[in-house]
Amino acid sequence: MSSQPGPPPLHRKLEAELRSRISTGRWRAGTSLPSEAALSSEFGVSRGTVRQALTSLRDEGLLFGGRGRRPTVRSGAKSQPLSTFLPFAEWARQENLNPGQRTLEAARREASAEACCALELPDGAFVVNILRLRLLDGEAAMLERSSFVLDVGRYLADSHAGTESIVEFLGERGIWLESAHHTVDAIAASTADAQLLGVDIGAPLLRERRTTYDSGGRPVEYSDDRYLPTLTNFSIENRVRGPVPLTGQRA
Amino acid sequence: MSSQPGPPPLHRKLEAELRSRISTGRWRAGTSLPSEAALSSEFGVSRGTVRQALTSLRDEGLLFGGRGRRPTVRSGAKSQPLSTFLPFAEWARQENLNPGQRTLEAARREASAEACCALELPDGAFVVNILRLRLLDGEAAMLERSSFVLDVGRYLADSHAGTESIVEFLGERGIWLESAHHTVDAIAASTADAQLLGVDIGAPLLRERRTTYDSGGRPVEYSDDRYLPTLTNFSIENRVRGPVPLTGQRA
DNA sequence: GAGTGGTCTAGACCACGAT
DNA sequence: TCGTGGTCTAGACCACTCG
Repeated sequence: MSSQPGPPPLHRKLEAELRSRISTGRWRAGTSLPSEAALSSEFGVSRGTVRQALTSLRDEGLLFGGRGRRPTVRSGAKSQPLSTFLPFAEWARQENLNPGQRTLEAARREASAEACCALELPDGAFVVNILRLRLLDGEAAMLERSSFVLDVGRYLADSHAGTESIVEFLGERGIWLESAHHTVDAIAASTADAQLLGVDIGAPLLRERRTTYDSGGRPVEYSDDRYLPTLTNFSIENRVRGPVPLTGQRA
Repeated sequence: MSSQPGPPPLHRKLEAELRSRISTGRWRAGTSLPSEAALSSEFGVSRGTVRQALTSLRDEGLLFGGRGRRPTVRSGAKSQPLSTFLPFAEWARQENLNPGQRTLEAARREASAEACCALELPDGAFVVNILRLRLLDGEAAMLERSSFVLDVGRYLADSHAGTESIVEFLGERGIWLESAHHTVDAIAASTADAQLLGVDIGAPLLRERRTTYDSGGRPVEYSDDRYLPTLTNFSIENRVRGPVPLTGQRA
């Protein structure tokens, strides 16, 4: 049986503390942070731990600066973490919007070809399909078509109705979702999409197709989510990395 | 004057070696890698260095597995890196497509309100606007509307015409682009979009708005890129991280 | 219980930016 | 020249998985 994840490690708590100093405005945009050595001694942790925390903040785009330069708060940094690809309800709350939902369908069905492929199931295997309309401040914002493998879906087929966060709901039952792969594109609203989201047929929708994996690396959910692009978008950071030639590696 | 980035560090070369063992099929999907300790001794580096390399591969979704489990090659792992948000031409080549382009306009203009905001310029400031149609195997695939701050744009206003990679072109002139922030949504094709991309007005397009920063953290480019969603999409990995309560941090 | 990865420490050297 | 962050090492302890 899986157990609860333990208490947050040191570097995660430090990360949270630093993040809050930025979001509360104690460290404003353009401010240089104390050096890594100074943070080490202030918090009584090693420099390695400080660097783990700073790396996360850099990945989120809150900080920039490199060798020889102190880490600096990016101007235009979001005061809310707004980290990429949070679950819908969490994301909504961080944006100060009120998440809501209506479950339109929850049933055991034959998996679609796409779902079979993503979930590594044989053709014609059964899954639990859940169709949910997600709301922001009471307005339709996203249509979520999820397929769960049976041994996970069986928890959802009935009693999930009122549940806001499926991730938490499953966590309480010993299933820990760990990672996800997302593919993002745009698609014209189908007849059904249009009716449920309240837009014209053919209107542009932002589509996210997602495969979620449990802690054992097994795919457990495949989902096709269609967002109204006027209400929602995705935010991503990256850093440019030069290519590494594969020259005579390993003698 | 900025100098060239030095030779790749050890952990990057190790990362490249491991990646190639996966992409060449030497380590197939489902295979468990040697333990971190074994990799340490095989390559004669410390465990910390091995972990730096493995972290990158995990972030790309090539590996999974955690405490107590050996790192394992994800099934369905792309043999090509297909890392998120590469420059267009590099991305195309990794997909075995032939990138092309036509520069439709390059001129010094007053910046749009959006560009001013992203580039942190005063209202009415001037920028160099470049409009490029990007092709895949000769077919229109993306429309790129970039605005560069003047001291970068001046390199581009004339002689860039044949340049495939603006990043490399600027690097040769001492300007190193370091990081970028992306916002992704969907939008209906405007009249101009439709004509240039060869689709109907109102057709759904995948839009990426990008702000690119140089190594000093200064925004140097703002771009609005519109992709044909049939030819292109974005691929993103993430890992679920529990929230960290901010309880009495720091005495 | 043995093996493994996650975390954390302490220290070192170097490349780079600022002065 | 000096301070800084990037890299790398060596070693330790613990939580977790697996047989």
